[in-house]
Amino acid sequence: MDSSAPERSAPGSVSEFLERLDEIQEDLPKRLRQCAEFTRRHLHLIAVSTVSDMAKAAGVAPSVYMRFCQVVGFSGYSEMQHLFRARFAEFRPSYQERLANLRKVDVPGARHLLAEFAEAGHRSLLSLSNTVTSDGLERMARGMAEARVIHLVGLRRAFSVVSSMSYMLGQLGVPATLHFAAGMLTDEETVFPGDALFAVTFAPFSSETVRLARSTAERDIPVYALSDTDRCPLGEFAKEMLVAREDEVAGFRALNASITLTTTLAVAIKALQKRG
Amino acid sequence: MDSSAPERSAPGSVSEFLERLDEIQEDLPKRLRQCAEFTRRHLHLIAVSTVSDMAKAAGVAPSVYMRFCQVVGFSGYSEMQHLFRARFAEFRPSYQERLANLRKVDVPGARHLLAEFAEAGHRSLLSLSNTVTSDGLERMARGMAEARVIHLVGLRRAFSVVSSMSYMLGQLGVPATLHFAAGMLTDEETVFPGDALFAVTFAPFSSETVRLARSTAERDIPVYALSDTDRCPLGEFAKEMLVAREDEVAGFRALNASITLTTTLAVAIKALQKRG
DNA sequence: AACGAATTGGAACGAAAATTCCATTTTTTG
DNA sequence: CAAAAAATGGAATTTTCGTTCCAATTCGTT
Repeated sequence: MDSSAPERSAPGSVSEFLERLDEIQEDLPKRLRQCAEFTRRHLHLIAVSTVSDMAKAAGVAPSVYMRFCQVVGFSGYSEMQHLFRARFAEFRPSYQERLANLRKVDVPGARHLLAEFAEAGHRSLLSLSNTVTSDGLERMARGMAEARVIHLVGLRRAFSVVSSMSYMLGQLGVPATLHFAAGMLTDEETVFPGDALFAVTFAPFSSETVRLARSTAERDIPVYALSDTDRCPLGEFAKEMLVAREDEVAGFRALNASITLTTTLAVAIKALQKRG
Repeated sequence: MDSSAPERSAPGSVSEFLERLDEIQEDLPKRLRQCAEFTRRHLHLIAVSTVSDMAKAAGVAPSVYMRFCQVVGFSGYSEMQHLFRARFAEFRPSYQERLANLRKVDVPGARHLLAEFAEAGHRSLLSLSNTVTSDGLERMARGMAEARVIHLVGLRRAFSVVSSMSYMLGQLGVPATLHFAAGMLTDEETVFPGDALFAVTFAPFSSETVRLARSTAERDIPVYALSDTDRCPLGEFAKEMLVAREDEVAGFRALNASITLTTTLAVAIKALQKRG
């Protein structure tokens, strides 16, 4: 018999990890709960830190943090870290290939599919926290806060991103214009010096978005960009560019990282405007 | 004296790193250029990989990748990795600390805001997985898969949700129509028996969306709903309704749960159509 | 207050990773 | 075409990190 610990198996996903934390956090001794609380608030650090780093940051001894990993169900820190090191497929399969992948998933069942996308969402958020620099985001928010009017452009998959941002900025009372059909002559005519352009495009990049952004930058109006890779043409002339990578399921990507980032940006812009 | 290498100091930022890469990449021997090219395209991997990982992925021996780090100006891989890990060393204060520091300058900083929204995203996704029932999602996907045309409607905050779904369904080859200005007479005229309506509205509910959904349901055309609470008027007549609750930060909500759910739904619908 | 059990943190151990070294191969140059 | 220089990849070395162990401490109980 099993005298002390229930000894359950290791969490196999970020969701499971968080649930396990909920289960045990209550009846954990002081130091271990300290680990749990810190870890919960700094999930993204696990991937890029050593045990000693995490332990020091949480305010406990390395051996205690080690035990924390085991209490959660892992064999040790390494195993836990492995779960948080998301990898992102770099090649982009065509839609035909994606559909083929989809077929391979044997009777996925909608519930299973949802769990997959939720997990991908967790990983996207982790990656976002680890790639967006404090300065880059801050500078972008500051630059956009100074604009008289913020112009938003994004087509295809990026359209939902800018449209949600457009709604938020509107609610916050920040002057913003959503451009529906980038590439039309009328677009250029509405963007004036003193304004700023926020352009979003994901690979394969939308030529209309890039064209409008480029011509705007050439007129010395600041362009701020968001993409899913650093190899984005917008990077050539944008004043700042942020990258939000989305983890994928069978080749399909939800917009968790992008939406989270733009929501943050909108609130940050408003916060900056309020004080001056 | 320094016989061989020019020995410049190490890049202190990612931008400097990339500039240095531009400078030297041209006149680098084959294998080293291979490292440079791979690294440039996979910057995000550095923080979470070992030298051997990077070397293997780049197709060179570990010692070569090692030398690459030195050619760029670092003392070794560790120093280079440090640059890519050091950017998120900031820790957020816990709630206790935050309350204690409340009177001090309340400058959240964009990075903190992002961390808050990322955390809210994690919670939203967790709650989504826990509240959406397998059957509900499955029935909804099945019902919508049978429709000749799927009509999408959602205004304000819900618009980004349906617009992203519209794009995905389009890519998947599932006939769908996005209704931009719900409430107009023309909307009703385009929804026929055999079709289905997917309506999204969050509290406070958009009367236009509800009106179109109700009149559609009254014509015995199936209505599928998504909201952020079960007390949503759509629930009265929708054939199925899903609830995606979003965690908020200072009163603001990102759309993680909703977007994840609708992305799942779109893929599930396509998967069902393919086999039936 | 005293005992026992649980928890903690430091130090020791073992594993894995980073780094260097050197023999071999490739490229350049006279 | 040969010799020298440079580059490469595998093996050896060193350092760092993950993990375990155990003595000291704290906590709960009687």
